[in-house]
Amino acid sequence: MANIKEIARIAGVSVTTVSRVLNNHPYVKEDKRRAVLETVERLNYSRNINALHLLKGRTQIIGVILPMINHSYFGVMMEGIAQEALKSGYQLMVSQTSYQPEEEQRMLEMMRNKQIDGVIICSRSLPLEHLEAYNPYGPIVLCEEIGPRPMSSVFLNHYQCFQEGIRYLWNKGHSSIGYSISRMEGPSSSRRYEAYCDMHEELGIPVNPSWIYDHCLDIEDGVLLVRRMLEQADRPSALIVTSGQVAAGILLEAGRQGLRVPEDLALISFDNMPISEVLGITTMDNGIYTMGASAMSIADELIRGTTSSPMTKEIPFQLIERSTA
Amino acid sequence: MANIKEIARIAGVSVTTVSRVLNNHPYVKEDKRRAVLETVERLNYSRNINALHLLKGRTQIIGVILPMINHSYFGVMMEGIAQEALKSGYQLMVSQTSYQPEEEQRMLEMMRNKQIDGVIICSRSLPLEHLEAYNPYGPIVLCEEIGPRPMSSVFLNHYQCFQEGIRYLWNKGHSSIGYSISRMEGPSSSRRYEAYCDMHEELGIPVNPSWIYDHCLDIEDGVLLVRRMLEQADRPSALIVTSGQVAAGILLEAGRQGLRVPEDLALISFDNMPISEVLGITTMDNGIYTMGASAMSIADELIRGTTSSPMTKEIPFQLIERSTA
DNA sequence: ATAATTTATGAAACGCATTTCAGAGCAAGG
DNA sequence: CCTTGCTCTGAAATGCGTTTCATAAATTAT
Repeated sequence: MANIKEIARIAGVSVTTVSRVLNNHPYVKEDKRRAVLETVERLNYSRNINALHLLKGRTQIIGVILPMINHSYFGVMMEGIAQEALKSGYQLMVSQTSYQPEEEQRMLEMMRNKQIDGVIICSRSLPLEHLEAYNPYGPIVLCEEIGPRPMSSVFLNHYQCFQEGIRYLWNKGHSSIGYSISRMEGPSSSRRYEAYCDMHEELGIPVNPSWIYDHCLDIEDGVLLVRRMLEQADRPSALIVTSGQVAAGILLEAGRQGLRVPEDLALISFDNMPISEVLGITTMDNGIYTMGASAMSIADELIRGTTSSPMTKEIPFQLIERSTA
Repeated sequence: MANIKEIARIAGVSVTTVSRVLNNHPYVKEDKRRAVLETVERLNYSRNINALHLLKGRTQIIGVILPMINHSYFGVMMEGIAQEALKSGYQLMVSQTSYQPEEEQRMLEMMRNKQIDGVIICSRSLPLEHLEAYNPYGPIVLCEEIGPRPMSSVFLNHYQCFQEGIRYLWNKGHSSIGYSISRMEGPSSSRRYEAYCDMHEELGIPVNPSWIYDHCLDIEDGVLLVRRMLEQADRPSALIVTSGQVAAGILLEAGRQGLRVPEDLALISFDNMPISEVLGITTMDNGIYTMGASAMSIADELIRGTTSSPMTKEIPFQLIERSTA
């Protein structure tokens, strides 16, 4: 209710002095300082942060664009972002876009409007050129490999990651290898497909498109994958799957259907979630949490102006051998 | 870069006129309107929303307090909140508190600071009295039953819900019934315990505290629950579990350990997630999504001033019979 | 033709806190 | 004693868009 002017009036000082007290500036006589503090207390004053935002042109808010909040992949990433945001004193504004370009755009406009200081894009549907247009208004950090574009990005080398996964399965004696994708990782799924094809060529085994299972996001999708697979005459003997959740679903349904893992079906999952550990799922740890945290910390650096040019960070991956492959 | 003053200068009109054009007010001659629009376009003008926030004292932002983002329970709730926020034109500011009171407090302070128009508390650790102190600054909507306190809430009748679950299992012939809790639903877990005890008394069966499994949030916890349970000499024949995720974990591990469901272990899960459907898990649909959506819509109503007194909404639940109990 | 509206436009106030600038008072250094 | 340098304080400018109020011009009603 009360504003700084009223505090000044009642405490018998100028607004400048009040401001100084509130911001711990030096050069305020002890008695005035006390008078101000007391009035602030008495009137239960709280500063209107919007005035500050207007004045500074900054808000200490980062916008996060993601298609769906309730999904382990983005959940973990978000967790990383949130943790880092907390550390560096930012608030997060999330926009669940469902891949609607207008929603993504809206968040970018918020940056132009100075409502947020930067944007982290976990997954998008707007074209990169379009995003670039917003470069002047604040840092945009993408969670994907974007090549030589003037935006920052944190990414995983999906190609290599996949390559290594396939090689591992091959070395274990598998030559019919399938994989699941979630589709959401749009740009990266093509990189995976490349890796899949290239490796198959290198190893001299034919590619089988019906072993690529789309729309696999969660446990239930793993369950459904197994059911789909069992209807196929020709089945893969090993799978690389999108997430620990999907792997758990597969494991569950495989058990019900009498498929032994890894004997009848080998599995590598693509993130290192607690489930994977508990269930002993062989995993390619792709550090999504780190990815989120890095994205946030890059955004922070760019906003604070420590660095001005776009930054790029590759997140390392690591195969964790357990017992499903 | 450019502000409304500059637009006015260049277009040769007053700032008032520019504002009118921008807000589609009537009474602006067509030629001036065009001049303004053209200048806006040419200078790539975008209005500074912070000025508006300051002026209006409102931001169209709702703060969401939740302990962890990456958890199906809160994920679903958040999804409901987000969906409704989208509809009614709010942005969401999320704070992942990890149950740290300071973090919860920080968000409340943001409301006092006029940075957010209201707060939705999915789960909290601050005491209710403490929250009440923030009542004057905007609506606080809690996702739990709070009794006759002057705050809004959306809640589930955990007592009845649990009661019904136990009765169902009893009718199926079970007299050794256990349950899992996530602990996070702090206030509600005591209601459940009451229901558990009361029902046991009513049915004349003894309560067994070692059949209450704590810290069950996700698949892995379901897996671990089964392992814990198998170490017990005296085991429950039926379980009511916190979520579809946990149920899936139990199902998975039960299968591995040779426990048949529902013959050796009956299961009722406590939310109706896709997994539950795919896996045929008997479920008490507790409408968490609806809970989130309702919380948001109540917040909206209170902010818009449609209603001024606190609102309360009980979310209905419904038992969905499938094949695990 | 005169009164009553409606249309059109701009100046100024408002919301609020920070910061720059200028000036006054006082102590230390030469 | 005078200068230099702090310490302390407040007026005014700043950031920016909306809205109220006043005024003028153009219509419509009587």
